[in-house]
Amino acid sequence: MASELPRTLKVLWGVAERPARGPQPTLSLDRIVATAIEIADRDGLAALSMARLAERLGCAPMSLYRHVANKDELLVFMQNTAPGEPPALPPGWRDGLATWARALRGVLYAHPWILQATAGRPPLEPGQLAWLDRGLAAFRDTPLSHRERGDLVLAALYLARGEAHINAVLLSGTPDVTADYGALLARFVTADRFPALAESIADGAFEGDEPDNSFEVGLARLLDGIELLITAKSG
Amino acid sequence: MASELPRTLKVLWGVAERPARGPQPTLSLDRIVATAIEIADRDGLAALSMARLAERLGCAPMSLYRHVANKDELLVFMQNTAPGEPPALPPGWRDGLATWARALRGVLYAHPWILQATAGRPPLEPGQLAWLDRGLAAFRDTPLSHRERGDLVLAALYLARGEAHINAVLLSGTPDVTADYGALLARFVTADRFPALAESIADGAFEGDEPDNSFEVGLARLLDGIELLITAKSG
DNA sequence: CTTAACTGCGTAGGACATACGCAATACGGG
DNA sequence: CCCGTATTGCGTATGTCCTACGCAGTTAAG
Repeated sequence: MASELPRTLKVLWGVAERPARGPQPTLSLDRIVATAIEIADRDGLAALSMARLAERLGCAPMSLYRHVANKDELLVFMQNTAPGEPPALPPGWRDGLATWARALRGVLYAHPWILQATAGRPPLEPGQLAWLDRGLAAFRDTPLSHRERGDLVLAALYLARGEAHINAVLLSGTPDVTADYGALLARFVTADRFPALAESIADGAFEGDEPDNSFEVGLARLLDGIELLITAKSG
Repeated sequence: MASELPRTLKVLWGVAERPARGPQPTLSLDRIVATAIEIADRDGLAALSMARLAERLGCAPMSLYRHVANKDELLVFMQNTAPGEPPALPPGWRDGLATWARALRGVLYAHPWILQATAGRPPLEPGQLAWLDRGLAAFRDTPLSHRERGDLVLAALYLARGEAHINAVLLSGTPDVTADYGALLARFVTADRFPALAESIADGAFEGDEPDNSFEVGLARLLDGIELLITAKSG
C-alpha cells in the first residue's frame, strides 16, 4: 500500500527510507530546494533552470537528478517549503481569518513564483496542509459546519492569491508600461466603447498607487458576509 | 506619441496600419490566434508550441513570426480573444455581479490555460477591458464610489479565478491521484499534527464531488457584505 | 517596367530537460 | 580484513523548444 504512493509524496512525508550505503552525499535535498527558492525569488521562475541551479550549487546539472525525480517534483518541494509555518492566530474568528489571509498574501508577495507553479493536483504537501489547517482553526468557536469552514477558508485564499497575482506581476513588470498605466487606459478607453470604465477613469479611480486596496476591501466585505451567516446561525 | 506604443498594443487596438503591398497573405493573425486557442483548450498550454501550431495551420514554423512578434505576444493575443464578449447583465447590482462572476468563471473553465499565462502587466487588452467595464456596470445604480466599485469587481474576479484555478487543475489532473484524494488526506492528516483539518476530514467535509462550492459560498458571502455596505451608504 | 515593400520559409544556433551508463565511494556480511 | 553491493556524482548525448537572420518569390505603386 505504501509502495503504491508516488515517490514525491513519500519524500514529502518522510516515508522514504534512508539506507546508508555508498558515498557520503555532498548534496542534500534541503540545500537544493533552498537554493532553487532563492533563485526563483530573486530572478523569477523563468530563470530557474536545472543548469543554473547546479551552477549555484557548485555541482553538475545531472547530479540534481539523484535527489529530485524531475523539475516538476522540484517545484512541488519548493511549494512545500517556501510558505514556512503558518502564523499564530489571535482569538476570534474574524481577526483570525484576517490574520491568516494577510499572512498568506505576504508569503505570495515574497514568493510570487508560487502563483505560476501550477500544482496539477489538489494540495497534499504537508506545508500546504499546515496552512489549510491553520485557516480552518480560525473558525474553531463558530457554529459553522465543517464544509462551510472549508469553503470560506478557500474563499479567503482566493482573494489573497488573486490580488497577489495581479500585484506581484505589477511589481516585476516593465516599469515604463506600468508607470503610466492610467495614461494608457485613458487613451484607449472611450465612453462609447467602455462606458462604465470610462466613468471610473474620469473619476480618478485608477490613479494613485494603492492597487492592493482590492484585497483589503474584498476581505472586509467577505468577513462582513461571514459575520451575517454566523450571527444567523448563532441566534 | 503613437509610435512609442509597444507593437503588441498597436495591433490589439487596431492602430497598426495595413499598407497593402506585397503578396496576398495566406495566413492571418485571426486564424493563428484561433488555432492556438484551440490547441491550448484541447491539449493544455504546454502542448502549444510554435512548431505544433504551424503544423496545424499547414505552414512552416517561421511563417508565424510574420504575424506575431514572439510567443509571449501570441499569448497576449490569445488572452484578448478567448474571453469573448462579456454577458448581458440582469437588472440589480447583486444579480448583475453574480452573473458576471459566473460567466467569468465559465470562461476560465473553458480556457484553463488563461490562468497559467501570466500577464506580466496590468490589463490593457480590449477583450479584458470589456469584461472589466461590464463588471463595473453592475454597480451603475449604487451609491458606491468608483474606487469601491473597482475593488469589489476585482474581489469577485479573484474568487472566480481562484476557484477555477484549483478546479480546472483538478479536472485535467491525473485521475488516480485525484480520485481518492480524501483517502490520501485521511492517511496523512493526523489529529496531533493538523487538528482542525483532521476534524473537518472526520466530519466528511472533503468527501463528495462538489469542490466548486467554495465559489458559490464565497460569492454569496461577498455579496452579503457588499449589500451591507450599500444599505449603509443608502440609508 | 522598375522599384520597393511585404510574405513565406529554410537554416542554424542556443537554451533546456533529461535518459543512460560509468566510475568512484563506503557500508555490511563473511 | 575483504568483497559484493548499493549509492552518489556526473559526462555524454538526444530531442524539443524559441527564434535571429537572410533569401527568394510576389504584388502594388510610380
